[in-house]
Amino acid sequence: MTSETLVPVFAALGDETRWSILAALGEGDASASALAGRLPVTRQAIAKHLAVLQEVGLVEPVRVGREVRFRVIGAQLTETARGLETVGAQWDRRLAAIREIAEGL
Amino acid sequence: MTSETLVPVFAALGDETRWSILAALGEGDASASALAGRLPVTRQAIAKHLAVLQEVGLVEPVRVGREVRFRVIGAQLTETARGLETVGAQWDRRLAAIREIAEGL
DNA sequence: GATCAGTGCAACCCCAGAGTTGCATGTTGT
DNA sequence: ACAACATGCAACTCTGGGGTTGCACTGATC
Repeated sequence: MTSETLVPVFAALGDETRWSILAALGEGDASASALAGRLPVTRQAIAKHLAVLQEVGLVEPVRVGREVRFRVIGAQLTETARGLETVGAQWDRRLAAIREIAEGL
Repeated sequence: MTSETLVPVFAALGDETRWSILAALGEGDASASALAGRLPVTRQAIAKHLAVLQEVGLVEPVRVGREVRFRVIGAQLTETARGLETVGAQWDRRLAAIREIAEGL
């Protein structure tokens, strides 16, 4: 997972409301209307957030009769974590090398 | 690292300019003015971003004479990755349990 | 001590996006 | 067919934040 793919995911994860939506979905799949009953925001606001989350692959729509339930894709979270860890490790190595050179001066 | 601590870090990481700043700092510590020479934004804009990054512990100021160089804290990245992975794993387990029950119906 | 580079602060512009209301469009059940 | 519920779409408000310009301040350097 490249760094460009990562940024929108972080942008999506950088919102409290979306975290509460993800947390609510963590208790089981739910529709936008169902979530609107539990959270202090409108159904339409939730629908927008779900669209954002779906866009970055953190959530997946599942049609159940006339309603659209959403399901958390946990794998995307762990994959994002892997990508972040990789970037961090690279920077750590590079910076360690730089400082080693700097000490040698 | 709790989920509330995590959200501001993601918000900080959810901006392209901040990533380019972090990438530039990955080549070695630098001041806001120095970064302004490499990036297509003003020094003041960079200063704001550095303040945000410092706020969430991704970067650390180091006074060198009359200038203030900033240094990437790679550990914060890996720690954030750990936290994210933990949350993902918890959701995976919980959702797996829920679906197991659902299949039993 | 005069100059110059680096930083800090404040006011301002502008737009993305979080949230709302309102209405139209399905889709299910009776 | 009709009522009820769920979703989708559009327009609107408004705040936050990314970016800018301008100026004041501080610390080196000659």
